[in-house]
Amino acid sequence: MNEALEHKLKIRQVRPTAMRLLVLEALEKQASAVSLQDLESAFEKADRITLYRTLKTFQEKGLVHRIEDGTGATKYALCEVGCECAPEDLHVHFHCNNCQQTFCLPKIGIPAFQLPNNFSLQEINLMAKGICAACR
Amino acid sequence: MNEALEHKLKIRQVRPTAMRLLVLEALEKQASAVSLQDLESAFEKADRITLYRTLKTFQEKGLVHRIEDGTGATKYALCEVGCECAPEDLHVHFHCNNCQQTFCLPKIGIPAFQLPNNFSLQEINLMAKGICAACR
DNA sequence: ATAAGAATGCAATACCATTGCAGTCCTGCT
DNA sequence: AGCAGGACTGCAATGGTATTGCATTCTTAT
Repeated sequence: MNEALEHKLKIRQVRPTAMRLLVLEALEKQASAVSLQDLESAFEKADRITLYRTLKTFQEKGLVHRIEDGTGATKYALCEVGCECAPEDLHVHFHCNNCQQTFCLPKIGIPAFQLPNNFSLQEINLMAKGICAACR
Repeated sequence: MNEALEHKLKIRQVRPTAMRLLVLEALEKQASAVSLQDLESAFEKADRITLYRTLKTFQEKGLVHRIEDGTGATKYALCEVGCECAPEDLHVHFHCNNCQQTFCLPKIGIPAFQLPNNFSLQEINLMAKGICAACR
């Protein structure tokens, strides 16, 4: 049905099933990162496990990245075009302690810093927490 | 038994019980952050719940801070003297993807960055992941 | 010495992530 | 079009961590 969505899946070797298109569409509509529970309540008819595996597939194929915001539940957000989930691609995430939403802040790169000798960097994750603009 | 440890607890309004002194001593000996499981295997005789509540108390009183390193299990590490767990006090944590240990890197402050308008900051957490010096 | 409150230990619960398996759907090939 | 193989989906079940309830024990202040 939606050519653009199908294309996004195909170029990443993900077969565009109805379920996946729906999930992808839902992710694109969201300003904030979604948890498995969020998806589950958005699609009452779909199975929790299927949604879980859909997100896992998306993650493995580089469509979304996982965010651990410390609430206990993992959240997922769409990767930017060209995102390889390498340190230099990553950005800051902001978790609102009031509404519990987690946002990607792609315009803010993570500032560089120096690791101790012989430590090698593979991933990096900067979680900021506080109150978002909508909750003030 | 150990005056210095007792003092550390008392000045933070934590009653220095035997259990707490043992846990505090164990934390001081550790170079890396400890999980509940780590403590549990270090003190086979102690109850998991008691250790959990001990850590929770320590956290509430500002003795330790929690670290979510993305492994699913929360880890805890001693706060520095004067640490209020406010953004400017926090430092980088490093998680080794090989040995699964999580280290505090207190000498590296988190570089400042700009949040969007009307976002207010309360906490901040920078998790770096890779391979530590001992595992290379 | 005693009463109040704190700390401990056992049991039970809740929640999230993950896997196994069987049925269904899709795709490519003949 | 028919068929075989693989991918996807849904249900059930499992594992692990965090958390709470409650009764008992310990500590402290009067």
